[in-house]
Amino acid sequence: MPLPQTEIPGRLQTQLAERGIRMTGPRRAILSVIETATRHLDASQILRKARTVDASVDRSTVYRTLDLLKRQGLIDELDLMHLNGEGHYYERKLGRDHIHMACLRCGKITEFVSRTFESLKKQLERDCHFHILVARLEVGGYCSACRR
Amino acid sequence: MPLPQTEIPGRLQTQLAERGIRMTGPRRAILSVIETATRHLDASQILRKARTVDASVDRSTVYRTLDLLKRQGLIDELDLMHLNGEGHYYERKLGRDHIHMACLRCGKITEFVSRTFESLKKQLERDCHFHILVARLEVGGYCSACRR
DNA sequence: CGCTTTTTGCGACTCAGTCGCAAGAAGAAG
DNA sequence: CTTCTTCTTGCGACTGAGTCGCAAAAAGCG
Ligand SMILES: [Mn+2]
Ligand SMILES: [Mn+2]
Ligand SMILES: [Zn+2]
Ligand SMILES: [Zn+2]
Repeated sequence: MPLPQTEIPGRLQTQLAERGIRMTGPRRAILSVIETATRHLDASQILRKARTVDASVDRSTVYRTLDLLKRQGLIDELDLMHLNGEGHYYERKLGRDHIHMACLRCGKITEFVSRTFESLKKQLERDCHFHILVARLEVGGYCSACRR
Repeated sequence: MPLPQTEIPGRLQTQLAERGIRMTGPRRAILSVIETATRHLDASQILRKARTVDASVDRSTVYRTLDLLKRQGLIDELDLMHLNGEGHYYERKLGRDHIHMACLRCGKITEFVSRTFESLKKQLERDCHFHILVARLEVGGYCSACRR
C-alpha cells in the first residue's frame, strides 16, 4: 500500500531546521524511519526501526518526537478503524490530504485522494467559520475483493 | 451541543430485540444512558451513569455492550481529536452521519450535517468499489470564537 | 570553550481496554 | 413453572499504549 507522494521526500529534517528546532541523533533516526516508510507505522514499529539506526533510542523519545511532528503539522495520526488493537498509526503529511478506507474483513488499507473532499473542507471552513488544521476521514467496510 | 435527532429516540432496545439479541438489566441501563445522552460520552462516563440505574454494572460489561452496539452498527465511536486523553467517545448512530469539528483551543465540539459528505461517500463506494459500513470525519482546528 | 536551553534515557506510573472463568440470568421448549 | 441450553455478567488479574519527573547528556550559540 504505497503512500501518494506529492512532495519531494527526505526533507522532514529541513522543515524542522527551518523552524529553529534542534536536531539530534534520535530525532534523525526517527525522522528517517517516517520518511522512508512505505506503509502506516505505529509507535512501536517506529521504535523498532529507529533502533536499527540508533540503538539507544527510547520509547518515550519516539512518543515525544511524534508529538512534536503532530504539533508542527508534519505528520498525521490515524486510527485505521483500530483493526489491530488500540494504537495509532502515523504517516507523513504531504500536499493534499487523503482518505483512508479499512477493510473490516481482510484488513487492507486503501488510500484515496478526492477533489470532493477538498471542497467539503472548504465548505466547512466557510459555513462553520472554522479554521481547519487537520482533517481525518476514515472509512470502514468491505473492499472490492471482500464484498459479496 | 445537542445531537441531531433524525430518528425516533428510545428504540435501541427494540432494535436489538428485532435482531434476536438478549435483553438484560445491565444492558437496559447502558442503552438508556446512550439513548438519553445529550453529549458525547466516554466509557467511564457511561459506566458512572449506568450505575445510577443499576448499581451492579461492571466496567467490562460496558465495554462488551459498546462492542456489541458497534458491531450492530447502532453506535459510532469517535476520537474527538483526543482532546482529553486517549479514550473514545460514543454516540447513537442516527439517520445521516455528521462531521465532528473539535476546537484545539477551547475544546468545543461542533457537529455538521453535509450533503457534500453524503456525495463523497457515494463517490467512494462507486469509484473504489468499497462497501462503506462506517465513515468518520473528524476535524481539528480553531472554532469561530477562537480563531484570530 | 563555556553557558544556557533543550532533549534524552530511564523507570515508574496511569489509564483504557481485554480476558478467562465460574456463577447467574434469559429465553425456548415442554 | 420447571428444565435445559446458551448467552451474559461480575470479578480480578492482566496487557499495552502512552505519560511523567528527573538527572544526565547533548545542541547550539557566541
Ligand atoms: Mn483512537
Ligand atoms: Mn456527534
Ligand atoms: Zn478486504
Ligand atoms: Zn474554540
